[in-house]
Amino acid sequence: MKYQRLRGVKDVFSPDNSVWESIIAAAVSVFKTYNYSLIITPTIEEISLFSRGIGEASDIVMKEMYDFNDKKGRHIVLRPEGTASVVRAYIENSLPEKSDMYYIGQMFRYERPQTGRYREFYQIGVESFGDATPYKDAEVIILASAILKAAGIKDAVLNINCLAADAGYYEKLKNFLEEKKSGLCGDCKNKLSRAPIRVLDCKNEGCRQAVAGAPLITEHLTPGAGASFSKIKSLLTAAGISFTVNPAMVRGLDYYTAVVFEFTTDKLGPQQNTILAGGRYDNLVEELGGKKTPATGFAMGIERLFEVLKAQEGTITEAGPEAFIIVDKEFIDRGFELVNSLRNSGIRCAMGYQERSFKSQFREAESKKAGFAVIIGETEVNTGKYSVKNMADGSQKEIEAAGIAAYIKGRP
RNA sequence: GUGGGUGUAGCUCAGUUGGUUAGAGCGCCAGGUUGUGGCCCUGGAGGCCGCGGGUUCAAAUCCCGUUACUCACCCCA
Repeated sequence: MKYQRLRGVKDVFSPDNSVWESIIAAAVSVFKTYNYSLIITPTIEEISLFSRGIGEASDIVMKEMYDFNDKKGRHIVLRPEGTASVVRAYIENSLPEKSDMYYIGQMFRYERPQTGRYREFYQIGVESFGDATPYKDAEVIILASAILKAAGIKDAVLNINCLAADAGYYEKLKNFLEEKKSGLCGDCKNKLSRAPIRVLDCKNEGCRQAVAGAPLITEHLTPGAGASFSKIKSLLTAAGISFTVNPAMVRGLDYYTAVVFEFTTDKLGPQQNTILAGGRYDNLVEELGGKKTPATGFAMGIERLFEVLKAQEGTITEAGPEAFIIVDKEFIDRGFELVNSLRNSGIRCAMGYQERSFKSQFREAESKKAGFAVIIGETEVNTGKYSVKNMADGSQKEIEAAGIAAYIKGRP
């Protein structure tokens, strides 16, 4: 008990690892069919990339970054999210103006850990550059939905909103809220200047009443954004994707400029229910030093998908090897030879190399959930045929070494 | 960052008003006439009772601190 994990981080191993593998495999397979390509960026970046990109005033930048000075005194941060890094890489490497990319990797935020919330967590994300059409927004949302489906997530709910309000909207909203200020909770009074839309989303009963009748952003979109938002909605509907427009939804990252969306679930408790979120950010590339480029994307949290899948499916069991080799202590070399040849034939198999009793080896085969046990003892060596035992029904058959792989494959 | 709950064996947990060598179930290992798993039986290994301090003749038990986990707030994936 000497060393312990650091706060808010985790180890992932059997049987949970198989769920992680399947989530990643599902996502990668969907990315291939949508023709998005992998981009790998560093885990560390200059701190200003995020303070500029995400917004100086955001919680992530103000209090949640893992930052440190390196040996040369550079101010470094462990990335709290993926988008700014990908944008940096897009600009720095002069990638094709139109680029569709995905990434998988860990992010770091110094927060109080909670269900579905870690200090180091994994995101799968996509960023699409160079396409300002509503078709691309719809494509990205459909892609997100396809991954959730492929990963086996049921009952995810899609909320969308558009943040491209006309010039007067925020002023109008602030004025409205100022008048109701006395009825708002403390938190909302603070939010008023920084993120007035958030006040619309407060769960506090007093705030809800005070906020009734407030001007809605969806009724104050710029003409272009309004048309685009309508088109996105009709494209989603045509694609068979159901959604709810939620005019109170805001994201915590300041770079979103138009459509934003969130997939949520009721499987993670009341608060950490967002499993995937994203939106359009048409100014970020320029803000980070590139030329003005439209872009849209999203990120999903692997831990949260994992929790949802676990809640849906209950106990997780990892598949065992197809074969487990059991040997008399005289014949460990023969067992080693067999396990290698079965592996060369594509059979998933294992054996223990210690000198142990048959009973003990059978127990191991049992606990590893092996499909078959292949026994190599004196009798087998004398006859030239090994015993292959079906662990499920107990039946046993003698087969020459060369035929074992085919026999096992023939009976899955 | 704020507030609540909890830390005893690998896991899930007991542990009486403070009182001798701290327990159970599961798991693990080994046996049950030396070639066969699951069920059953027997035995075994494995705990500075989260850490530090205090009260006491005596602390897993009471008090303080600290740390980790956990739930909620905030925020987010």
